[in-house]
Amino acid sequence: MDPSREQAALLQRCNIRPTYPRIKVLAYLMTGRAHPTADEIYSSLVREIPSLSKMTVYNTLKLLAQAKLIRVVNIGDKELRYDAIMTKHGHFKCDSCGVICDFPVDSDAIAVEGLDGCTITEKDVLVRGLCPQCTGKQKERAGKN
Amino acid sequence: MDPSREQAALLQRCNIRPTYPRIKVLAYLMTGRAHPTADEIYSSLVREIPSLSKMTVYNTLKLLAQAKLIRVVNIGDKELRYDAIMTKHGHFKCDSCGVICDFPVDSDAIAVEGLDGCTITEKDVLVRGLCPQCTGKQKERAGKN
DNA sequence: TTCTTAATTTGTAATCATTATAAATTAATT
DNA sequence: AATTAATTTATAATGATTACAAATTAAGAA
Repeated sequence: MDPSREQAALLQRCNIRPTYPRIKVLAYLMTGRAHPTADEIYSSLVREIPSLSKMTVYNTLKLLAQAKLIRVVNIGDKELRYDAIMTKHGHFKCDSCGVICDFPVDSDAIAVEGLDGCTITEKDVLVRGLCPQCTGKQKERAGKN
Repeated sequence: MDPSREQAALLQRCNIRPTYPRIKVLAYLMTGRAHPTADEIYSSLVREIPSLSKMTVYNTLKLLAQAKLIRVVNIGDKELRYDAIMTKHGHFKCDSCGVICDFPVDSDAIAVEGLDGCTITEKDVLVRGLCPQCTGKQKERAGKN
């Protein structure tokens, strides 16, 4: 069959029954796709699984996030994005072209004085600005003025 | 009159015509209110300004944010929050009671290797977990089991 | 002041990601 | 095969935000 055994095993290990849609959603996220929205995941997978419902995608994403197999990325747009890369990293979003990219961040090194007594379960770093290409275009335009 | 002159002057300086609703929205945010939603701002101000429309609140918040008089805070909930404290700080949200608090963060000190060539306009640090009180309650409960 | 024009505010309707709900389907167990 | 529980599906509801156009207000000129 196809090599989704890895995903099935991961789900098993988290006590999530490895159904076909769940395996496919997890596999989709683990194979190079960076930060898709629920809708993008649905649209891609429905070609392969015509009966797929968007609710299943949402349910699955919630399960996977609870099991910490994936991460929910809130870039500040109205839709959430999902990410199977679980190593520590921050997210950069270009305000011009919309590209999102990861960058390494040692979140443990971020000092959070003033949160004494708090239990910290998650630390996110979000950066916005212009990607190198859009920065270049902007400079070009500025030069012409 | 009332001491909203400060807000009026701030708006003037940003080339935003200091209309009554705008002054009031800015004053609301600057007087101790931490991270209200657009709806909270509207609900409070409509008592004083019965003709106020929610659209005006949204429009004003957008203007103020563009002028960098306030900050848009996306804590990961579906509604946005707004903040007039413009010194560098991160946001902590308690996943149990929902309280949001600021903490100092030197965002310049956060290394963002891998973003060479990018123009960075904004850096946000978001922390989630349990506040001291909710941490206490959880420990108590764990002890009883 | 009065007229003219532009900016602002307002109310209503539309948008759209996500959630709620319950019926239909599938899988697991007896 | 029968029973039960879990999962998936379709449809409708929710709710923050935006779009839009009419109504109001303010600013500047005559």
